[in-house]
Amino acid sequence: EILQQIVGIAEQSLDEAQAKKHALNCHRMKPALFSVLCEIKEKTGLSVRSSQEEEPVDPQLMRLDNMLLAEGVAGPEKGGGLVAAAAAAAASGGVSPDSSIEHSDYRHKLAQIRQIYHAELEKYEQACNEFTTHVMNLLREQSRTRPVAPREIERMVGIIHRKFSSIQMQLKQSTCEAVMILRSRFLDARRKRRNFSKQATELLNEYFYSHLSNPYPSEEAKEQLAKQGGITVCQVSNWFGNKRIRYKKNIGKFQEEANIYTVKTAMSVTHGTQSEPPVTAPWMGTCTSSLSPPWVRLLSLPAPPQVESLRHSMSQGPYGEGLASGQLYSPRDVRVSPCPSTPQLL
DNA sequence: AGATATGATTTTGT
DNA sequence: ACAAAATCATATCT
Repeated sequence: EILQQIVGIAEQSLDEAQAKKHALNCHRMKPALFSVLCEIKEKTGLSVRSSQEEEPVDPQLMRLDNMLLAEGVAGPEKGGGLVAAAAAAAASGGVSPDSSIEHSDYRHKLAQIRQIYHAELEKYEQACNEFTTHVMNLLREQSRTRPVAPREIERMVGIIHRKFSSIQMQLKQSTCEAVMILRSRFLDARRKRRNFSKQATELLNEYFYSHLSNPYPSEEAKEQLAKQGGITVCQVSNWFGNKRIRYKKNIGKFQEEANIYTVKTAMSVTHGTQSEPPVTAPWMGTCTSSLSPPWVRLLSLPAPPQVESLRHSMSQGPYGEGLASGQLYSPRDVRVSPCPSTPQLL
C-alpha cells in the first residue's frame, strides 16, 4: 500500500505530494520499509562498481586546450591575448610595417571570441554546479526514504560532470574553429598580399636580367637584395622562383621588361633600337612556351656573352657568367632563416 | 566586372 | 633538401 502511494506521488501536485511525502516520512511503518529496502539492496549487491574511476584524458580535448591556450583564448586575461597576438605576428613572418592596423583588428576579434568563450564557460560551470547541488539535495532527501550510499552520490556527481565537460568540449571545439577561421582570414599572408615597392622590384629585376644566364642569387646576394629592397630573404627567394618560372614560360612577354633592365645596365654603350634576341640559357631547360616557339630552342646555344652586362655581373660576384667555369656556388650550408609559414594548428 | 599581375604556398620531381 | 611547376588568393589594371 505504501509503495502504491510512493508511486502515486509523481502524479500529484507539488503541494499535495509534499504533504504526502511528509506523511510517509512520519508513517509508523516507514522504518520497517526502509530496513527492507536496505536488505534488498544489500542482497542484490547493486553497489557501485569502482571501475572507470580514472579518466582516459582525451587527447583531442588536450589538443583543443593547448590550442586555446596558445591562441590566448584560454590563458590569463589581457596579457595573454597580447602575447598571443605578438607571437602570431612573429609566426606569420610579416616584417611588413603596415601590419599593426590589421593586427589590432585581429586582436579585437580574438578578444570577442575570448569573451564569448569565457562567458559561455562560466555559464556552463554555473549550470553544472546548480544541477549538481540540485541532484545532491534530491538524493539526500531521498536517502530518508531509501538507502543511498555516499558512493552513489559521488557517482552521480561524476556522471554529471562528465556530461557537462562534454558540452564544454563542444564549446572548445567551436571556439577553436572560430579562431582558425579568424586566423586564416587575417594572418594568412596570401590574403593580404602587398606588392613590393617600386624600388624593390626594380632592384630584383635588375639583378635578374643582369644574371639572366644564371639567375640564382647566392645566399649572400639574396641577403643584400633583401636588405636593399626592404624585404625578407625568403621573399627574395620567392620572387626569383616566381620570376624564373614565369620568364621561361613566356619569354616573349618579358622581352620589353628585359630590354628595359638590360639597357639600364648598358646605358654607356649604344642606344641602338634593334632589340637583342631573347636569351635562352641552360637553366631554362627544354621547356619552351607556346609563345616562344620551338625554334627558339634551336637558337639556344651556350649562354651568349652579354658584353654590357658582363661588367655588372663581375662586380656582383662569381655568379654571373660562371656557368662554364667551375665556380657556380660559394659554399653556403648555413641556413639562415627558414621561410616562415602559418603554423598548422589542427 | 573581368582580365591580368604578383607574391605566397603547396605539390612534384630529383 | 632544393628548385620547378602548379596552384592559391589578393592587387591592380582596363
